[in-house]
Amino acid sequence: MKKTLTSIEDLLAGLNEPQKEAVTFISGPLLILAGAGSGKTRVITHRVAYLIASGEAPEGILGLTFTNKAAQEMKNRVAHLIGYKWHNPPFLSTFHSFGLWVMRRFANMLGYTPDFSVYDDSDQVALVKQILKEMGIEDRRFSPRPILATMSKLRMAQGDPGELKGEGKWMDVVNLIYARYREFLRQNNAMDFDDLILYPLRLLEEEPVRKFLQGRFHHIMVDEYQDTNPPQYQIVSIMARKHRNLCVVGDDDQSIYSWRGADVRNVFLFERDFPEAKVVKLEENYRSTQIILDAAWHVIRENTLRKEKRLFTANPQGERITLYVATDEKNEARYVVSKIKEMSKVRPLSHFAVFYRTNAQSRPLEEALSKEGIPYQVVGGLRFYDRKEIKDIIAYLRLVENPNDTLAFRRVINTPKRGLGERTVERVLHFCEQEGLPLWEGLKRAEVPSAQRARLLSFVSLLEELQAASKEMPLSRFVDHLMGATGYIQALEAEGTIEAEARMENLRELVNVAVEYDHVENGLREFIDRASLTTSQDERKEGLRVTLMTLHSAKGLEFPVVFMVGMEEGFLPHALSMESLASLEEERRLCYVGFTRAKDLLFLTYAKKRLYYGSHRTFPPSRFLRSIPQRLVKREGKTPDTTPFTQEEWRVGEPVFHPAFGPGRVKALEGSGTTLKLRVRFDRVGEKLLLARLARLKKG
DNA sequence: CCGTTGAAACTTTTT
DNA sequence: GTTTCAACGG
Repeated sequence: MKKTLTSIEDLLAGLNEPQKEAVTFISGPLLILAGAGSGKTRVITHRVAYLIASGEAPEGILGLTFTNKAAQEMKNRVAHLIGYKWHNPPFLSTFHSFGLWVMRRFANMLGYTPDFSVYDDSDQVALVKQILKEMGIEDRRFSPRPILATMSKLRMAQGDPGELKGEGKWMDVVNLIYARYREFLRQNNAMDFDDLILYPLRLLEEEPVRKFLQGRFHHIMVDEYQDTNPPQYQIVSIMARKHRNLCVVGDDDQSIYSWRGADVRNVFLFERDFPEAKVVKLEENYRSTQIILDAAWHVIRENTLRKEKRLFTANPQGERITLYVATDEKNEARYVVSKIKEMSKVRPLSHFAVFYRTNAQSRPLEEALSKEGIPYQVVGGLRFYDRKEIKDIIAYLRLVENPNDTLAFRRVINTPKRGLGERTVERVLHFCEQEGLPLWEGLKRAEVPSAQRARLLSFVSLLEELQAASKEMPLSRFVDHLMGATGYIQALEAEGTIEAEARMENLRELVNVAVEYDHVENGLREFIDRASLTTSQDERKEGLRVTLMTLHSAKGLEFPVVFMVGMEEGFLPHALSMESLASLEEERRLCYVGFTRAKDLLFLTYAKKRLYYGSHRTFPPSRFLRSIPQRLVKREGKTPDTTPFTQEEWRVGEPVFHPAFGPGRVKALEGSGTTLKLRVRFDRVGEKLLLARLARLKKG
């Protein structure tokens, strides 16, 4: 094993000083404040490799990332660094996958069986809809998504109480739904995403589980720490209590998930719980040009709720940022596409990304791209596993695995059509409820008309046959068999439409994925779990195509050329985020995240009018544009544009403060083009000529 | 029980 | 402009 390891010197070569510090500080708590593009992933992967090279057992290392894809990439990079295939790899995953792993092992301690189902987002919506119907609530104010959002938020914030605390009639109803929701999950041996965080946390209070986890993981690392929520923090902090080797990496300027319960104050919690923690700041940016970094800084500096810091780079100044004012959303899309087309002569398509605030904004871009025949991928649209046909087959699999899953049962009982409608389903489930019987028995014994009874019985024998088959053949063959045995494929074939053809193609793809689990222990379960926990982020493919995605999805990525469209009030910042300072500042961070994804070129666009809810409406240019100094921007296009950029960010006579030179006053502005120099007279050291971007000056 | 039809609601961001 | 859902007739 030793000779295949990369030497420690090799691991540290090419890292700057703070990076080296972060990589080599492996004993004790560590907080890494990593600015955008400061080589964070590099530090994390090198740190894992360094730990292993220093003799730590790989399986004792836990790394928690934001997406499965990020985890996978880390695995690959670490393996590459170490140049060694281990059979006890480090545990690199998302919080939810980790929580699932814990729960599969200890489910029985909370009254679940290990074959429990995991309800993903669309399952949750379906369930709440069903509960609303059950309870006879028709009031439009009670729609599933806001209810789920409230339940999740309060539950996370209040430490998983039996009843949610909150004021008002709305909350009372939410609590009624909440009670039924939780009861339903239990009865169905199912957990939702929040359970995968909160249940492991609860189990960590139990001695055996805590001992097991603390004993297993000697080193814990958390990526994107600014986007973790309090229970997530609790989990890692309890696990790390024994060895105290907890390393968290984050950037408060990139915190964009507070609406999901993420709390930047976790940084303070960390400092409170681990007062001996070492703090390393990574402030050198290796990604972007100076101009992009300058613009980004001018946008983010206006936030009041942040720690002042400024990234620096040795990269070239680069091109100015391009602003294009479009007549409408179609014109905007055409502009973006024409630019991509032009630049694609000298760059591969994989260099281009287009960011927007809301998913709905992708449409005009998609249309323009297809019109020009440019390949693209939309990240964050409909997941593969959310397609109807895939969900149907997965529901069958889930029912085979967990016969108590009535949500899955409802989905498949009449797909394809078997003459078993709403009425019959209700009778069966009601019967089960009254007699306290498992679904299985209810199907056989419920009182229904004789025609339905025969159909129910044949459905039961179908399931029984499937259960037997699942144990006899490799997973991919079983999935294939299931699609035929249930009549699903035949029904699709009978349709004979192009759409049905596409669905069948997707199902073939599903079988291909199943092949990966053919010789895996508990392959069926792993396969189903993957369907629940895979996100559209994870489905990002490498290849020669343009990438389209929301700003949220863009976090953690980088592209040589970035377009940010829809730079309008109401979109960025979003209309629903303009109420409070806190949410407005989050929108600003979103803008900052977008800018700092760009390596070479950044294009900003907005439209004079935009199709919205079916009619054209006009929105003013985004206030964030105003924060960018004029000199960093180049305008393109014929449309008259009155975007009010900042003329100069520094005014003559303005008082400033420099960390080294102390207080002073701007005497003159010098420099030409995009380079701005400040002549400043300092009280203590006299006159200095400073590059504005490197001055690290504070106003006031 | 099933498919069609027309109106009404609908868009923030996602593990 | 698109998706969802209730109502109705076969």
